[in-house]
Amino acid sequence: MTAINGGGPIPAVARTTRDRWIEAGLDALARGGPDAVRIEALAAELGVTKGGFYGYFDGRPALLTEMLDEWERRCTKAVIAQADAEGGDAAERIRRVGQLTYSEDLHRIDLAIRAWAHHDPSVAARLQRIDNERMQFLRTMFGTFVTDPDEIEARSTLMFGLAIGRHFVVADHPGYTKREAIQLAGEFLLRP
Amino acid sequence: MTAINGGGPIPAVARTTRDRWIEAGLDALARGGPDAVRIEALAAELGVTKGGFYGYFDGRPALLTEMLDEWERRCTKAVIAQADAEGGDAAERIRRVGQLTYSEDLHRIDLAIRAWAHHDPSVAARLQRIDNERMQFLRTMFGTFVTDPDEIEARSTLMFGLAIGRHFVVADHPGYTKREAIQLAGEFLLRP
DNA sequence: CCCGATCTATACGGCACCGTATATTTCATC
DNA sequence: GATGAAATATACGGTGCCGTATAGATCGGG
Repeated sequence: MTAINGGGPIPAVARTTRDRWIEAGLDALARGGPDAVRIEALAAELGVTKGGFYGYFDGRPALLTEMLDEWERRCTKAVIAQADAEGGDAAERIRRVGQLTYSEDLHRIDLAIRAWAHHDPSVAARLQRIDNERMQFLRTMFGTFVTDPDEIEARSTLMFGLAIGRHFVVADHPGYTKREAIQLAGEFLLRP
Repeated sequence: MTAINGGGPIPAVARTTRDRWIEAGLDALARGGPDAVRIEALAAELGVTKGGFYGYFDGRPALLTEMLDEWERRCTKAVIAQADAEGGDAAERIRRVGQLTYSEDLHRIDLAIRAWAHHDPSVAARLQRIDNERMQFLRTMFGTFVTDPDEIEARSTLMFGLAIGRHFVVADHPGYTKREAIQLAGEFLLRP
């Protein structure tokens, strides 16, 4: 869609191109799921033909694997960045998890991968690692003002369920905007 | 996978066959998403060729539409059945929403459709109708023991998010089974 | 027992995609 | 500026699927 290459001649040693395939793949994944990741379609989007693809990757499955690698890398980086963000108390840090931990792009990829995981165990295994990290963070944060372990687990589970579920639930909230309703739900979990 | 036709000769007036295509389609949808709904694959699964398909349906999109119709019918029927189930207090009825409102089959279809809705507005519109019904039920139930409207909305949103999100989150719950963790979360929302 | 209606199998052309092979372009270096 | 390595374009065969056309099978009713 967007002409990534500005129209200039492509240098013979275009080492960025490998990453571009992955980037385009993640883009297609976010928009249409794993089945939308088609080599020739990505090539058209990149303004090239698939000729060079097989010099970089050992076929379509290899691209999918490397896409997941890249996604995993970004997620863990995002988790660390957010954990290191030293702003405010636990409640404030939890709020960030649900709202802007992910860039919009990364969020769409995340949702596509969650659906993907339903019929691909290897993807599910990767997702599990990521989710465990996030849940652990939530438990730690809730642990700063909740003592009962059961309640920590309950609140963490609910917060994570809200963060993910809100993207898969399309109900209206009469009298509220969607944002307001999510906010009310989040604050309900954060009250002492 | 399962031989639906027991092996006997198929009567010339096999009026059930139409429903079988839809059923097989929903099955494929549940297992692999909308892209897995392929006419020839369904035919093989049904033990026939695609020859008869185009006598029943006006192409693949028509099948997808009718699959959604059927799903919508089942969902509303399930909602009504569950609303009419006259057992117990509000809390008890809410518990049923999260746990056994859907048969396992219907639940898998539900999840596939939620992912599908992300890149198909018409599917999203249908899903919205279903979700609104469920949310309204939750609001009514929570309204029996919660007075603050904001809190009703918060609890309903969280309960729905939990019901859906739990299928898209694959985190472990150290010290708890997944079932226990979900249960703790649900009960947290149900306490006065 | 034959007949027509109805469902099904087979055959076909077309399309989109995969992966490979080979030619062509582009640039860094000498 | 010629040369060779690297990236890309082009061309090809193969596969899986769609949708259509046509022939064959199966049954109820005359």
